[in-house]
Amino acid sequence: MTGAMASQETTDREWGKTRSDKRARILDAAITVFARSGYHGARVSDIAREAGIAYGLVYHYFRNKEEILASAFEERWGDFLAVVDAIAQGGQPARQKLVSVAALILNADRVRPDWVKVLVLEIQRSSRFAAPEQIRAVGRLFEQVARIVREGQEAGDLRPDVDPNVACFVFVGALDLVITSLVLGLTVIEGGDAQQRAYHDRAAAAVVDVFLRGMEPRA
Amino acid sequence: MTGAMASQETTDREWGKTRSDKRARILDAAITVFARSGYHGARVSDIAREAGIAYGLVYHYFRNKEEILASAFEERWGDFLAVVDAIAQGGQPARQKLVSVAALILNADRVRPDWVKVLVLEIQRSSRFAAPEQIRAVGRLFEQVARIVREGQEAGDLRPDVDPNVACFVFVGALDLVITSLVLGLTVIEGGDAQQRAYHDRAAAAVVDVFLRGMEPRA
Amino acid sequence: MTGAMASQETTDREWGKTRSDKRARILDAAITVFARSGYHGARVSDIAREAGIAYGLVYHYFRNKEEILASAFEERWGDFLAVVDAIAQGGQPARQKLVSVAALILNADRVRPDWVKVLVLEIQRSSRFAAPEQIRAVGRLFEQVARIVREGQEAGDLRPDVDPNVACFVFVGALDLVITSLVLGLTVIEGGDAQQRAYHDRAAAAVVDVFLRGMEPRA
Amino acid sequence: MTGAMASQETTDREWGKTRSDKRARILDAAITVFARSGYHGARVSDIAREAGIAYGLVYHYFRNKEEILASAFEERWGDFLAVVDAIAQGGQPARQKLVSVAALILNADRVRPDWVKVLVLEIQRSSRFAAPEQIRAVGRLFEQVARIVREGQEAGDLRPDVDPNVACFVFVGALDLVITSLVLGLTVIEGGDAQQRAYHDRAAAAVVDVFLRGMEPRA
DNA sequence: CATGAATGAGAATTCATTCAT
DNA sequence: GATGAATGAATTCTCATTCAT
Repeated sequence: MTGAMASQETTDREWGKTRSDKRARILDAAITVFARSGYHGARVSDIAREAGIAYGLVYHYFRNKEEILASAFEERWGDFLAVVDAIAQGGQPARQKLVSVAALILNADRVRPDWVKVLVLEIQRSSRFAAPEQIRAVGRLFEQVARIVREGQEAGDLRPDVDPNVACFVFVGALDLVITSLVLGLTVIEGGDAQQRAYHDRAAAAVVDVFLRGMEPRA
Repeated sequence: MTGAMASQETTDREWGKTRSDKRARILDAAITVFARSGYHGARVSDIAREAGIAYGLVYHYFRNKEEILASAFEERWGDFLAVVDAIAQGGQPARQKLVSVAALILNADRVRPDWVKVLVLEIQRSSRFAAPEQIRAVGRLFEQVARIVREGQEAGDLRPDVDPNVACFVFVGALDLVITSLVLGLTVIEGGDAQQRAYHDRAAAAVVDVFLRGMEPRA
Repeated sequence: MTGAMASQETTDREWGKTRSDKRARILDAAITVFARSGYHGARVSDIAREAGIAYGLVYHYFRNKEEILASAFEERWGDFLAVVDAIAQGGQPARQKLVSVAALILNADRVRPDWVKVLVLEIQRSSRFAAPEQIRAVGRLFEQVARIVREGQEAGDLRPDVDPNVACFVFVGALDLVITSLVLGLTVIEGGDAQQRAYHDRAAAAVVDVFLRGMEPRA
Repeated sequence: MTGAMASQETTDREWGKTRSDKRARILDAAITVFARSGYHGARVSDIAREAGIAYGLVYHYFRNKEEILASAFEERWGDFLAVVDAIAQGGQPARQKLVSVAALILNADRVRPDWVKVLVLEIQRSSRFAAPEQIRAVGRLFEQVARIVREGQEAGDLRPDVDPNVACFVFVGALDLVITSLVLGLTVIEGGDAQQRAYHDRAAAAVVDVFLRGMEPRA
């Protein structure tokens, strides 16, 4: 989600637009349009217009509409996963890692709501027909979180009697639904960016807190 | 999800098909087809063929394709919500209510995976364009769960320092992702029905347990 | 080319248009348009307009454009072959059979130039990509003519020292080129229908004559 | 078909590719691709790739796709016609000339099946829309053959009572169909090059023989 | 000359919805 | 109620041709 978006074959001449530049513009435009209209509601012509390029050029860079979504997913999700990987491999205690992941996910929604919308809502749609790679890519997120859990269990920071995968689903599912409720407008945050940030931070903290300490009062 | 499927105007004459019978067949067929191909991928003709009726007859019972999905959602989801309502209004302690809700959701997936698939995956899709009633309907589930949480807090069974809505998102989100991982095939359960039931029961128990007692080891 | 065009599933109700009626109209329109513009130059919308029906109805009866051509070929060519079969199986001497075949082919061009144009010019086009059935269908014409030759040889009416297949190619090829030269406008016949008919008859007679007696003067 | 391929403005500098060299490569590539995919099925990019040159360069040498076909036709057909001209103007008897023409045509198919395929099948296609020059060019072949016939008639070698044009159609049509049956795979010759050559030679001889002496047994 | 990115008109095909029987 | 033929707007994808570098 952060991280340099690796440009595939940029020659990076100083005078201007390169191959991958247009490609990236198409991808950005596509995410915007997908987020606005949904995958099936998005017309290729919309994407072209949003990108400010000619219609047919889209097909110069992508075989078809499906490949646009797949590429967008692959690259953005790749960036996102890289950050999760970095967090998972860090030396911090499990609790801190989980806070970081939660903050990453929830903040991503604040900074790039389009991307999150598409990653969260649109991918499932196509993935059931198409690429199992995409499903596997989603699976990689779970693996990283499950790994954080497992290492936390081994370090004695987390209960060892819960399947790491189930724990992972609880954690990610909780975050996912918090986001979805925001995306779908079930939760409405009034106020400006500051208020939104505050809500996200509080939500992240609360999710981690419930996940770690549970809802039952401690003696 | 359980409960009688409310037939609107069944006359139940002994000699054969009645209005609501055909209507129900269309709805069942639609869910099957939506689950198989997704809402946009499903053709009205597919639904008609699956229901074993003539093409145009669908339009006697439903104004359009969207209404088919809406009706399927409304009726099936209504059945489901009725059960959740009953659980929420019962006199049991919060923990027991949550176990019941978790078991209800996870078992629904085992008994009627098609329905769950559609409810979980397809509704989000169309809901952003179409009926806000559907969103509100989903919201009613959250309300019930939040109510269970709130009453648990008032009864001293649950920590009072967590927003019931956030707690609700954590709980439902966790269940949702467990289901989704099953639906998407991220989690594969080998063995027969008994094994599946066992997995679901364990998962339900684990989700509730993590939700209530947290992942941090207690002293 | 003559003969009743077998209507596939006509129910023949007295009040009007039946399924196969529309189908036949599309086929007729297609042949007209193909003859005018060529297969690739013909738009499906042209065919629909020529047939006086809605655009999409074409796709009710035919899977795609290619299938229209294939069907047109199959049915018209089938009619044509039936007549050739009848000639070949008749009890006349080979010479008479060949005159009949030549007259059939050349007259077909006079009566239904569109059909001949399409059969002669357009089929080769697609046949190289698509249906080997079409190639085999053309082959059946050759088989019938070769059979006439073979039986003529066995009856002592024709020289036995020439491969019947080669003889068949000479005969059909000769007729084909006469037609093609008419279709392409290399040969222009002035005057009305009577003149055209006269030319065709003379050409048919001449082709058979050359085929049978050769160009070398007889002692 | 044999003969030097007339290069328009060859400079033949020793250091490498010249204008006409690239041009010729495009033409060769085009024929290969036309033969493989048909005129309409051939993309300009296919031709460029086959020729091993850049996409847009094709448009330096040819105004458009049609002109590529026209040029290929013109130049290759021109070479072919030159040979036919030479044969027609020779001092041999008609029979010998016809044998030469038949051998020329059939052997061309053996040596350069691509060229023949395109000349035979593709030209008709475009000729009805495009250049009447091409039709006239095809007409020139007929003229030469008709001339051979006419001079044979005048010399007393051939029957005078047959229209030279009809005789010409019989002869060329026969050859054309022998070729077409080879091109379409209706006639399959097993064995290697030697067998093919033998078949062609026999076929050429047989066609001429039938054309000259007819199929009826002589007393 | 050479390159290949950019353009956009054009065509096939799909499919929800209507309607005559 | 039941049927499925008929409609046509909407959209994706193709590909010849142009043009900036």
